[in-house]
Amino acid sequence: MTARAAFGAPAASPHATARTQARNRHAALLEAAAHVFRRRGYALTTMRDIAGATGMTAGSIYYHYPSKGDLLLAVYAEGVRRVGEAFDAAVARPGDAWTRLRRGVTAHLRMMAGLAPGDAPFAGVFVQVQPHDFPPEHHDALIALRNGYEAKFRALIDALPLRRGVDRTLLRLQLIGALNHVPTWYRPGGARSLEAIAAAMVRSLQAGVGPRVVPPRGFGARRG
Amino acid sequence: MTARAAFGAPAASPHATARTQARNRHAALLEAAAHVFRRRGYALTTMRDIAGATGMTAGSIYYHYPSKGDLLLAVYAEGVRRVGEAFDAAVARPGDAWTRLRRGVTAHLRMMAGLAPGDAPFAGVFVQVQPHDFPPEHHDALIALRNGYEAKFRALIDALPLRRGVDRTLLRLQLIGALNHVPTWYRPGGARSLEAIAAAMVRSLQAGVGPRVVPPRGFGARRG
Amino acid sequence: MTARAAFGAPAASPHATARTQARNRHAALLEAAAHVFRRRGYALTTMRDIAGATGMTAGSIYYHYPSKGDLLLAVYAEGVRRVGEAFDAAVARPGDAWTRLRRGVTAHLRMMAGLAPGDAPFAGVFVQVQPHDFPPEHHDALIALRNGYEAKFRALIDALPLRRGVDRTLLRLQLIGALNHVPTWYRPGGARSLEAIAAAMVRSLQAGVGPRVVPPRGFGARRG
Amino acid sequence: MTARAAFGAPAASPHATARTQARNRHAALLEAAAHVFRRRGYALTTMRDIAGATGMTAGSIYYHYPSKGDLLLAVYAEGVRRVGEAFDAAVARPGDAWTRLRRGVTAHLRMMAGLAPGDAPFAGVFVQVQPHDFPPEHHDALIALRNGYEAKFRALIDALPLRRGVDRTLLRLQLIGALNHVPTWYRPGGARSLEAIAAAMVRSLQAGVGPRVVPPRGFGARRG
DNA sequence: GATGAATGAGGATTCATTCAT
DNA sequence: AATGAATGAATCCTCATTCAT
Repeated sequence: MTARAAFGAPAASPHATARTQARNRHAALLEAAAHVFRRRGYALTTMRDIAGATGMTAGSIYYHYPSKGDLLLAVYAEGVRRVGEAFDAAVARPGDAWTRLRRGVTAHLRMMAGLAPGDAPFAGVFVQVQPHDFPPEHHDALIALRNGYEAKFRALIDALPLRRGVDRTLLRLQLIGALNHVPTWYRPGGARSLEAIAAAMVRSLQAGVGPRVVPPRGFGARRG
Repeated sequence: MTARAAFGAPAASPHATARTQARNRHAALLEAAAHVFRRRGYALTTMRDIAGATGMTAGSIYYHYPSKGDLLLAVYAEGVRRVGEAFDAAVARPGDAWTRLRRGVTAHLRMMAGLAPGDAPFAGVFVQVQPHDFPPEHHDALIALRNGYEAKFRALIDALPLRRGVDRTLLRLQLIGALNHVPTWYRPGGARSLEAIAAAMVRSLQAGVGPRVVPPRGFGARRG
Repeated sequence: MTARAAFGAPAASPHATARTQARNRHAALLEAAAHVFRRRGYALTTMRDIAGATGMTAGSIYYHYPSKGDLLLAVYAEGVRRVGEAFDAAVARPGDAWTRLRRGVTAHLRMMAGLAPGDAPFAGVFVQVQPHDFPPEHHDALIALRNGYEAKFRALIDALPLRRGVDRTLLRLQLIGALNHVPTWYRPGGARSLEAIAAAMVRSLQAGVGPRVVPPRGFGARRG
Repeated sequence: MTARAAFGAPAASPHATARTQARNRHAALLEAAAHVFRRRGYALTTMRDIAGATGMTAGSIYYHYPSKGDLLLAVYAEGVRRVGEAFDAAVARPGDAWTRLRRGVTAHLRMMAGLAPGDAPFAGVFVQVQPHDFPPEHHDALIALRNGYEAKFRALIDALPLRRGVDRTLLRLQLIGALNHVPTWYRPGGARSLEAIAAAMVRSLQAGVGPRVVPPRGFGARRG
């Protein structure tokens, strides 16, 4: 009746036919918002920017979302949902833990870069927008969403066979940091493909990049 | 009409007697700005916030800096200068390349966290503020500063003995991403010290965290 | 295109079968509007508030009334109609003029307070909403309605036996002012009933509240 | 430094001379606000209206008052202060209680009407603006101010010699209601002067307007 | 009769910035 | 060097109103 749920999918529409157009409007709004937020960040994006990108007027957005913050939250949530889905799909196929991690990281990076076909840069927003650009009343929601996604990484990392004494939490944070940084410097069509980046990063964590340590002759494992 | 010191050193003060005090005022302003930008980011910080933190009026800031963007730029530059200095000092002492990298990373993290004694969080700003929160006319200056600092990392990483075929640029970006992420989750007094974090991160890159590879039985060389 | 009943009775419904229901809808809308206007005043009431209170959508109201101003006008008119009716009934029974005034005032106050059984606070709106909260194009209509009601007071007051030289118009305005103020401070269930208030007010006008003047024995009139 | 106290007089100015102009600006703003609020009421008055009436821009008002509500509150408070002062002065001169009441009422009405020489209609606002037109967060402040003023009436009415059993509170409310209504119908230059209105109202309360009561026993009837 | 969606004209408010003193 | 006052453009948001369905 008034504004829509700020979160997740729009309310189910009574008449599927008459609604297609309406639903598209809503989807179009969300996509436009994703694009603009992704490019300009939260603070520098105005409601008119978004409205203009949708072919709406600024006031109309408020029919769908009660505030700019809620709109970003919806975009963010959609981003989380989509990356999560892509991540799950990538990881689902059988394989050893390191392989699955590499696949997950690849999927993650592709979503960040908006390379999935027909995809608006929802995931990009999810990575680009830092909580502290943000209206405080949404902080918790944001962090909850982010944590929900990061839990997928945790699960994967927990499954990794690791050397004794390795701090898995730190490993996760280190990996996520490196991944979040990628959109900063990655240029599509550049020297490295996302697959290559993913593979190299995972490999470097798995086996290191230092010169192969020659086991000092003899036998038996030793720890680093 | 008014002195403009958009960058780097403050303008020379007209009267020699007042110079010391002036410089102090100026320094106080810069520090206050660092604190506020660090906490709230660029967009959410108002000139009045900064002025209030210095005991000045918003209008007064404009005697020292021609705009908000220039003020942040000065803070950022000061951040870069200080981290750079700390980094250089840490790296200067003799040691093998991996050790020096670990020391550099440690110094970097300590500056980020504002742990250097008596330090305003200049370095924190340098990491917290993303270029795209920022007025476009300063983008290049910002990026130049950042690149200047990152060159120190490059130098160190170029000195690293690495396995054949490792992409040093990617390695650097991976490391910097991981480091920039630390302020997001690091809590002073928590389980991990910054030194431990630095050591673990560098070690993981050097030797990996995967289980020790069993040399394939037999002897002799193995592939890169 | 749409039926317009700006004033007074609702538009005749097209289909006879639906008429009853239509009239109910319409009445419900008017009552809801009365409630909301009464509580929040004209300016602070939104069409959505009213719609929400009826279970309608804001847009739907426009089928019944062409504008917010017209809706209030209808509520106001209904208020006038109802108070007028109650007033007339109260005053119709035989009695001397002061008694009839007291009855009229009592009826007026009960309507204001919405104490008539099953009554929406139409009359409350009539007193609460001041013309100058109001779109200018309705001013005259509003004032005409108000004057129509106040004429009933005038008639009653004209019938009052009064001391020579008393300004009847001023008396009426004084009484109406006092009455309009009652909703401001009256609390149902408080120390004074509306009947008591009415009686006390009328009595104070009739005989004054000053100490009884003892006519100084002897002869000759004297003034209060 | 930021915005002024929302209430009462502006902060004392350090330099009396340099400030005269500034103080005048502030006073001019307050007066302009009084005029506009008085004419249009709270809701229909825009900040631009007020700014325009002062020769300021809308934004500038916020240097002096943090919000529209606070501005009205200041006007209201000034109104209360001024009426209170005038009332006190009128009542201070010696005289019997009814005489003093009449003088107080006269003063009150003159302030309402803005007849005091050189006076902006602060008092008019105080009477015209009803609490429920108003942002809820200021309700209590408003009511406290109003009560503060009404206490002066209470004191005067408590001093009145009254017939046994008269409800003094009700009497006060009745009188205040009648007085508040005056600005609604009073036209300067009309048939009744404010003094005459005041005198008639007080006299009617003191001695009533009904025909002189015939003292039961004894003789010597007198006319109605 | 009713609704969902959209509009667009404002409205209050914020804030970097200017400038006379 | 600093400040108080003011500016004005821009921003988020509100809300009466419209209209196709």
